[in-house]
Amino acid sequence: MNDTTPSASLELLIRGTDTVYSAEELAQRLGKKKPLRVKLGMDPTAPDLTLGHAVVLRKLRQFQDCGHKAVLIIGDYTAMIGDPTGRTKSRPILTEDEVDANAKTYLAQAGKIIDMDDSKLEVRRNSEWLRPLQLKDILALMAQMTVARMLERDTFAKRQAEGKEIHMHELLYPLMQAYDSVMIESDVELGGTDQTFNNLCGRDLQRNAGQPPQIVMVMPILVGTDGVQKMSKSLGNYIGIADSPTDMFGKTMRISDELMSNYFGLLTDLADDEVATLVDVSKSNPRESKERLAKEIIRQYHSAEAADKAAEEFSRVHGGGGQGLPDDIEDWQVPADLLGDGGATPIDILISCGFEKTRGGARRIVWERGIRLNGEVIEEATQPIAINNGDVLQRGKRRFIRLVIS
RNA sequence: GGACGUGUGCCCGAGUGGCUAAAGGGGACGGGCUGUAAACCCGUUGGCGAAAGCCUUCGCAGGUUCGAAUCCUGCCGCGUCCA
Repeated sequence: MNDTTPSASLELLIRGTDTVYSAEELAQRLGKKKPLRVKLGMDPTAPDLTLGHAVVLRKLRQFQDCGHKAVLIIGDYTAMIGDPTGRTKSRPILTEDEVDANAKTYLAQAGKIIDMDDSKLEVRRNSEWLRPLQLKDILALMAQMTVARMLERDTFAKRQAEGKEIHMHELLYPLMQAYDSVMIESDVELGGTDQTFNNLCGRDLQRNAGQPPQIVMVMPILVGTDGVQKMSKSLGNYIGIADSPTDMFGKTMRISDELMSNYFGLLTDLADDEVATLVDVSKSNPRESKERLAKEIIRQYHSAEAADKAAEEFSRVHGGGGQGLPDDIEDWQVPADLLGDGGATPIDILISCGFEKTRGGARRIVWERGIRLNGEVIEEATQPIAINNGDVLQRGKRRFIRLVIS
């Protein structure tokens, strides 16, 4: 355990948060010099974590570094309901197998950020206590909340206003999550701002259960690479914690300039004044700042070397007109029966290698001059072309594949 | 349970009998410009086909009609109000 004073850690721990309910309570509880139990719940609804999750996980790590205990809740049971937060439709219900598989990769990926040592981390699955609940237990839970309070929640209110459906089981979600807090006796719960309501429910249930209510700390939501919506895998606007350095670099370079300070602040340890300089156009070159950002991110999930390498590769492939090739190009074994006397038609090749799903799409992309073979634009979709072992096929600006003929 | 609405392509949304593979917008994809940013410009965006053209699509199933996303019947989903 670090010997940081409570007030020093208070300042550190509050930094970057959106809101703390409440900072006074946090200060008070830190003052007891007893390691706090810091809860973070994650629903294993998709197999990969994104930098959006990283924002909260980084905060959790800070708590660990200050000597507190992280309690990671794998919401394997709640995932079967699906958090209605931010959803305009109900989520599909996941099977237990899917949840299990996702939980596994989640944990592995979270390990890149948080300290996985047993003394610093407790991992629990909420099926442990949610599964055995009887109807009478559930009713007792429900009795602690009113319909009005539940419906005033932004996501439900919004759906109501839009005439979208709300299923009854979704109303139970906040209660289940709150019940987790009771069961693990959390001192602090972390989450994104969109989890505020859910997390605050935990305080109510804990109070009713005679426990001191947890302090709720919510982090800002990380905007996705599209610059509009919350970063999420399902929206496709994400940078994954498990992404390769190349992907991380490319995706980071593609975010808009406006997003930079947000990303710097939530995803890196750079000091505020340094960030201020980096995002100030009069003091820094935006492209270079973004490169810095990309490197800082990659350094955390891979290594400094990988970050440098990715930067070098990026400028080689995309800089100055974009002539170079990426370091790692996936091999594609050309099926023998694809090759006729004069080679194969671009359409067949594009379908076979997976660049296009339909023949019409393949025809189209060639017409749009989006396909190159060894850097040369392919003009005709239906004329067979000669291909050789080692040729590089390119779709658009960033999809490459190496043809292997054996 | 009843009344009234509503269901269109990835999303939103026009469209009330032929000129509709279906306006428009968004998104996505490709190209141009650039810093793989933003903004902007051009193109593409159901399937098969070299093309002509053919096939499939407007909740589902039937029906009317030379012809239906558009009319009729039944069913299903959703919503609002009533109970």
